[in-house]
Amino acid sequence: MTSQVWASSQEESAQSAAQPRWLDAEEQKAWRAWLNSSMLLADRLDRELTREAGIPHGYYEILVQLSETPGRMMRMSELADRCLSSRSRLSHAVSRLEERGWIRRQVCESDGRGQLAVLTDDGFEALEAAAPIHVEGVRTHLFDQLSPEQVAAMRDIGETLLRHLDATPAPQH
Amino acid sequence: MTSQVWASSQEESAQSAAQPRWLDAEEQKAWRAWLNSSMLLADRLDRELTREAGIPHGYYEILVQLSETPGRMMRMSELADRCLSSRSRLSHAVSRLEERGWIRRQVCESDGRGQLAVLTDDGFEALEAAAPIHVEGVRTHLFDQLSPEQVAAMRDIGETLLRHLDATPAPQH
DNA sequence: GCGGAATAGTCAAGCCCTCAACTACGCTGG
DNA sequence: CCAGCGTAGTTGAGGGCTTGACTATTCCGC
Repeated sequence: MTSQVWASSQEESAQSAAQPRWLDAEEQKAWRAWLNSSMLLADRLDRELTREAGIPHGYYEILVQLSETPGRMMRMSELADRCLSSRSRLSHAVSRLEERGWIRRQVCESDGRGQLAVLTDDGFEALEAAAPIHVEGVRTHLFDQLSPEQVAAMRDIGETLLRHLDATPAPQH
Repeated sequence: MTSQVWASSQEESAQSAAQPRWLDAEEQKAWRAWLNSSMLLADRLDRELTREAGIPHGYYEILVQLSETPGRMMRMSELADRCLSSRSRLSHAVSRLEERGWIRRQVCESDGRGQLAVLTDDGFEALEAAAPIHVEGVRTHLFDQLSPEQVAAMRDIGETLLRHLDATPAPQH
């Protein structure tokens, strides 16, 4: 509580760059609770999945998206969007999954620039093996901890934030 | 919605490894809204801070923790815990902040094994410059979007999850 | 149909993080 | 008082991610 940089002029309520709209103590607690819990939960789930199934959560996400698609294939760009991933990152990740034999690339017939990522049978089996581990983690660390009201609020908050973030242009990806 | 791996035996409610407790459609939506919103928000704040202040959010976190401490210094381990960071990661990060002249290391007198990370005046100035940018991002992308009730619920959910995660032993860090 | 702009995807360099040693110091029991 | 163990922190190797440049293809206007 000593020498906080925002302890200067707390009584302001001006706009943006002029006078920062500092967070009060309650807001800080809310923000930290949200940030820390989301970081720790994501980290925990990723570690458990990596340890017990040998699949990092990011890779798991890719497999899930492909498995839910007709033909179990998808354009690289769309896959990147759905996985909240940059194209470069997805390209690297798919290369590594290709080495594991879980995905193969296929040129897109309707667009010569495009590539399709296709989930292989081996990839589907790997996903089937990993899914119970992941879902158990989400149950244990999330749904088992929250009341139905909290779950509803969590969804509501998440969707509210997503609407804003989707509508606001990020510098780039 | 095609060929989902968890479409097999939905009617079970047995325990853990035996029969997975799959998520129903509502739970999936809640989970994805929470996961995606927290990932996107963290990413957005990190990018804005990096772009406009030249400080990644992880480094900012370190500076904040030190600035709030009497003497603006802290043991490496405690700093790592507060930043939700591994010791190795913090050690690397402090080395890089040392190169920027924002932190210096100092041996701990009461424990010859220990090191203190000390925030320099330059580091404090860098934090002062970055803080308004960060707080404006948190306002814009979080608090401006949510009602007071949503903020209260967010904090409640976050604290509930943190209690569980802190109480549950993670394999290791 | 042709030239320029936009789009799809990949690649390389550099940074950051993780994992697993490793050093150094402190603590405790015999 | 020292052997062994636990703790604090660092380091290096290896791999993932980001940025920005690059190639290939398609779209669009004239």
